[in-house]
Amino acid sequence: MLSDRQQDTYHFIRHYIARHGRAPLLSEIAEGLGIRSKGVIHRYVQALADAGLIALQPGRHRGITLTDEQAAEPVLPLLGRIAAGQPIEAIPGQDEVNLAEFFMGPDRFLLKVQGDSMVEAGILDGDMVVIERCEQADDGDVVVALIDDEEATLKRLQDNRDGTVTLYPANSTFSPMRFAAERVAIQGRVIGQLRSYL
Amino acid sequence: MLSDRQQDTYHFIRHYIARHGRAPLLSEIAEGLGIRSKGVIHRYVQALADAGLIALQPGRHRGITLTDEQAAEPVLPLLGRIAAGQPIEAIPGQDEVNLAEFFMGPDRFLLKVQGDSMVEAGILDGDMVVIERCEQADDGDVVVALIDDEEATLKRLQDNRDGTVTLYPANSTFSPMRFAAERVAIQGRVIGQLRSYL
DNA sequence: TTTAAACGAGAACCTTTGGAGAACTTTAGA
DNA sequence: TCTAAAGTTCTCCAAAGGTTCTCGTTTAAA
Repeated sequence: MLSDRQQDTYHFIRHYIARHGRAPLLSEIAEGLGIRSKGVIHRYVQALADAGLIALQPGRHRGITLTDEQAAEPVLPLLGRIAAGQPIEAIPGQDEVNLAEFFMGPDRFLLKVQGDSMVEAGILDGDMVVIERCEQADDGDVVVALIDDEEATLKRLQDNRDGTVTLYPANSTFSPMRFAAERVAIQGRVIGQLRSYL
Repeated sequence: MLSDRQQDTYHFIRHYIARHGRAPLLSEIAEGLGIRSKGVIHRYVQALADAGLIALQPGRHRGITLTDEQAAEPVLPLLGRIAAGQPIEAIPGQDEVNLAEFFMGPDRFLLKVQGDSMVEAGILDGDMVVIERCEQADDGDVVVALIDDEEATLKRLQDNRDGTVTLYPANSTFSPMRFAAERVAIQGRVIGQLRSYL
């Protein structure tokens, strides 16, 4: 059975790890609880370890680990397909999506999109796009292109096979732009996209 | 468990590789962390290799490679903002996105969208939307609504405050639909969205 | 009133962490 | 091939953090 301050300590540690991705220092716990003495904190932490709630790596800085730490797999259930006018229909053979498998991979990174040049392709201002680094891309791919080594832009690529490429925006108020191929350096292509509505 | 500076080193390496497509030099890491001694960096890099986070090709210049263990942590580097006509601009204070934090949460699930009724809101046929289960939603939220307990649909909600609600599609070829409030059961609201271009 | 448990302060001690820099070996590029 | 640049290994040091104490105060129950 934990005393009040032991519980406070435990909660503080859990919150800290959730927030920072690493364990707190004893002095940080002390500050968080409004205590001046790290020796006191050590006593509480030791009690938590004795109770089996945490594990300690003696001597180590930030050497606290949570024991009930279930490897939180980034998996969301996939309930099915939604189409206007029909009930939600299950998708046979697929009932969950692993976000890591969905998006992670070597040489990938995110960019936050600013502007409306790709709205008609469903890429809105503020969206994040997942880019996979590459120097080549196929016709029709959406790519990050560097023009004259100074301007970066997100456009749909078309190779005209005459030494020029055309970058198509997906917005009818903007015009496609045609460049000599050597002026355009492809930095990667869009392989995914995410948006938050919060 | 990594020490603070080991973590800094790891993040710097990941970020560098994402940005430059090749591993950094020890001296570049040193400069990035504000350290003068490359011997110190070597010690940190060795610790990361021992922890299995990176692999080293001894002696080689830029001989650091990331291990696939990164797939366990669904974190992608966020390089910055891309706006047509401007170089990629770093976003101060944010240099990576944790997909789990971004999307995971209690009572959330995915639906695969079929149809074009929300294209003008950037929700395309085939996209996945992250739904958070709830019975109430605010005006303007995109919700999963169940009509007469049989039809499911994804629409933007408006409460008319007269006992009826209107469900707005985001597609000018479709019409808004007005229902008695009791015919419409909200099942959840869209809080995120993902798309794969592969 | 006595007693024990919970709480807190702080000192002394030792280990870990973080950093500088020299000397060396290896790699890569002209 | 030759050399500058990069990686490796080492010693030394300082600062910060964890550990272990002693001591005092408060609170509640016996």
